[in-house]
Amino acid sequence: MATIRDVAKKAEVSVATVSYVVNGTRNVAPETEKRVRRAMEDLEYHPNAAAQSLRTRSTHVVGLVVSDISNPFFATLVRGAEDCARENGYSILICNTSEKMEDELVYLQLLSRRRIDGMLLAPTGKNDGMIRRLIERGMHIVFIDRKPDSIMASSVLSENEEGAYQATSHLISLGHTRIGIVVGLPEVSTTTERLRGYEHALSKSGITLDGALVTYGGSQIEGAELACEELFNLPDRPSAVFAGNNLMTIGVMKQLRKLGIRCPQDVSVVGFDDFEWASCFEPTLTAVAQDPYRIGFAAVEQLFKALSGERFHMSDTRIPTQLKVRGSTSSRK
Amino acid sequence: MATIRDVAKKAEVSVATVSYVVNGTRNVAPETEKRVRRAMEDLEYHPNAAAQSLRTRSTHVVGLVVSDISNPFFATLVRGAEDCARENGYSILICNTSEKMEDELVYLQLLSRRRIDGMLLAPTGKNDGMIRRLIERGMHIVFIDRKPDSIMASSVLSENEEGAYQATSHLISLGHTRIGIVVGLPEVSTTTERLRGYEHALSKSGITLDGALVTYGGSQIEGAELACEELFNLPDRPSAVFAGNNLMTIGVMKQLRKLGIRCPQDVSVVGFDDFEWASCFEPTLTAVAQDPYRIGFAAVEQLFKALSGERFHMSDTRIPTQLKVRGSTSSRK
DNA sequence: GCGTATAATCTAAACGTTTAGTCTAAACGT
DNA sequence: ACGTTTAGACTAAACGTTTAGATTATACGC
Repeated sequence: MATIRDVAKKAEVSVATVSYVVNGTRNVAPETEKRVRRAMEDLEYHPNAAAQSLRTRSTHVVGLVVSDISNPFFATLVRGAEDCARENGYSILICNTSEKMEDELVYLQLLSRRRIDGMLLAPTGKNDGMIRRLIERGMHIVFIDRKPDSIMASSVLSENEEGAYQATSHLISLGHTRIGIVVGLPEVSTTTERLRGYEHALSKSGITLDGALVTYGGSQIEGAELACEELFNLPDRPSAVFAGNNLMTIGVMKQLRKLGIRCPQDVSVVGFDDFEWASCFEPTLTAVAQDPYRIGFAAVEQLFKALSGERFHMSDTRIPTQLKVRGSTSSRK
Repeated sequence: MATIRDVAKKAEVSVATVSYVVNGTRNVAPETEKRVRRAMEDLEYHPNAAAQSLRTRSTHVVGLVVSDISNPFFATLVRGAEDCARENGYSILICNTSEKMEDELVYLQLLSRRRIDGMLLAPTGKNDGMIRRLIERGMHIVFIDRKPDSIMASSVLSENEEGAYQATSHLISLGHTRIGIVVGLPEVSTTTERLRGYEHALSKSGITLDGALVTYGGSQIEGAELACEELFNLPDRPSAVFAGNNLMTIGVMKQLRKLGIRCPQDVSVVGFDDFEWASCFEPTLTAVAQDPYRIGFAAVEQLFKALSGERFHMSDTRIPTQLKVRGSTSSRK
C-alpha cells in the first residue's frame, strides 16, 4: 500500500509538501498541487490513519458503549450518533456491555488504548470509579439514556419522569387506580426517574402507592414476563400496567396472552418507548414515544462541543417524550 | 498519558522489556516482570493502539458496512458480529450507507485509511469496481445479507430462495393463487433470490406468474405502503401478500389497515424476517424467520479464518430460515 | 577451568505521518 | 540598487510502539 513517501517520490516533491496538500495546511503552488494530486490518484494513496493519529494525538473515533445494540432503542440511537459523527468526519466504535460491569470495564480500558477522542456511554452504574478517573485523565464522556448520579458530566437523556407521569396520568384519567408498573434495573437512572414520574402521578391524584404493584423486570422480555405474572398473582389485581421499556412491554404482552387476559378489555397497557408497528397491530399500543435518534445525534453534538474546547461546556440535555394514545388503554370497567 | 517509556523508566528496564511483558513475546525474569507490571498499574498504562498498529500493521478493527443499523435485522446482525469480534480481541467500526452508492464509496475509502484488518459488507451493488480493487489490494471482505454476483468472495447469507419458496408454498397450500409480493431493490441479491423462491413455488403448483403481482417497495415502510396500494388497486386483487423484508411487512400492514382490509379474513400476509413481538399482537404474524445474529457471528468467524491465512479459504455460508406459521395467514375463502 | 549453550536484557531502527524551523528565489518598497 | 518581505518548498525531529540483533551474565558439559 502506497505511503506518503511514494507519492512524494512520484510527484518529485518532499513528503512535507504532500502532507500540505493532503491537509491544506500550507500554501502550495497550483502547479505542484496538481502533480501531487495526480500522484495520489495514480497510487491510490490513502493516508495511514494510525500514523496520523500517532502524530496528531487524535483518532477521529468516538466510542459508543451501550448495553445491547440489538435493542431497537439503542440501534436507532446509534444511527443518530453515527449520522452526526460522520457529518463531522468521525467514526463510531461500538461496544456492548450486556449490562455487565466487567464487560463495561474491559471496554473502557480498550477505548483508552484506542485513544478515542471521546465517548458516549450508557453506564451500567457499577464502574463509577473507573469512569471518574477517565474523566480526570481528560477523556470526554457524554452519558446517554441514563447517567450515574455521582458523576458530573454532560448527558443527553429522555424526559423520563415527565413521560412516566403522563403515561400514569393517562391511565388514571381513564379511571384506573390499581396500576402496576414493571421497571428495569434498580441501579439505573431511567428506572428511578420513571418510577418517580409514576409515583408523582399517583400521589397527585391521591392514590396511595402500593409497593406490591411495583415490580422489576430487569429490562428484558423474560424478566418482564415474570414480573407481570407476579402482578396478576396478586389477590387484588391491577387493572392497568405500565411497562418501563420496549422489551418489557413485549414481555408484559406475552404474559397477558399466556394468562388469557385481554388487552384492553381486561387490562390497559401503556409502554415506555414506541414502536414502528404499534399503529398497525392489535392492540395498537399506547406508548410514551422517545426519540432515540435525536438522543444519539445530540449526544455527539454535545461531545464535539466539549472537544472543541469550549471551556467546561457541560450540559444536561433532555429530549422530550410524547404520549401516543392508542388502543391498548381503555376506561376501567 | 503514560507511555511505554515512562513505564520502562519507573521499572528501571528498557522499553523492549516492557513490550515483552505486555505482549508475552519473550522470556522475562519473574522478578522483572513483577516490577514492570507494578509500574504499569501505578501509571495506569494503556498501550497506544495507534502506535501498535503503525508498527505491526494490524489494527484489530473490523469495519461493518450496512445500509441502516437502526433496522432491527442489521442491529441484531451487528450484535452477533460484535460478540464474535470481541471474543477475539477485535473491535467493530460501523458504517451506514443508507443504501447510497456515494456513501458506500466514501466509507470504503475511509476504512482503507483506517487500515482495518477486514470488513463485513452488505453491498448496495453499485460499487463493484472499487470493491474488486480493494480485494485485489489485499482487503479481506465477507459479504453479509447480500452479495454482488460479479465478485468472488466469502459470504454469509440467509437461505433466501428456500425461505421465500416455503412462504409462498404455505400460501398456496392454503388455497391462495393470486399472491402479491412486495420486494426490495431490484439490484440487490436478496430481492432476486426471494423473488426466485416465489416464482419457483408458483410454477411448481402450476400457477402462472402475473407480473402485476410483483411490486417493488424499496425495502422501506413507505415504499411498501405504495406497493401494497398498487396491489389492491388491481382489478383482480390478490388474496395474499408476501412482504420481502421486515420494514416492508410493516408497510403492508399499515396500508391494509388504511384500506380497511382485514388480515387474515380478507387477505393473508406472510413476512420475510421475524419479530420478537410477532406472537403477541394481532394478527400474530406468519413469517420466515432469519437468524441475523448468527449471520453476523458467522461472518466474523469467516473473516478470521481468512485473516489467519488459510490459503484462499473462501466459502459461501447459508444460514437456514424457518417458516413460523401464525395467525396472519388463513385459507382462502 | 574452558569453550559453549542459554537466559535475560538492551540498543536502535523501523512503521507513516505532521509540523516547526530553514532555505531559496522572486517580488517589492523606497 | 539594496534590504525586506513573501511564497513555495525542504529538512529533520518527533509521535509510541515492536523486534531483529547485539550484549552480557550464568549455567553446563566434560
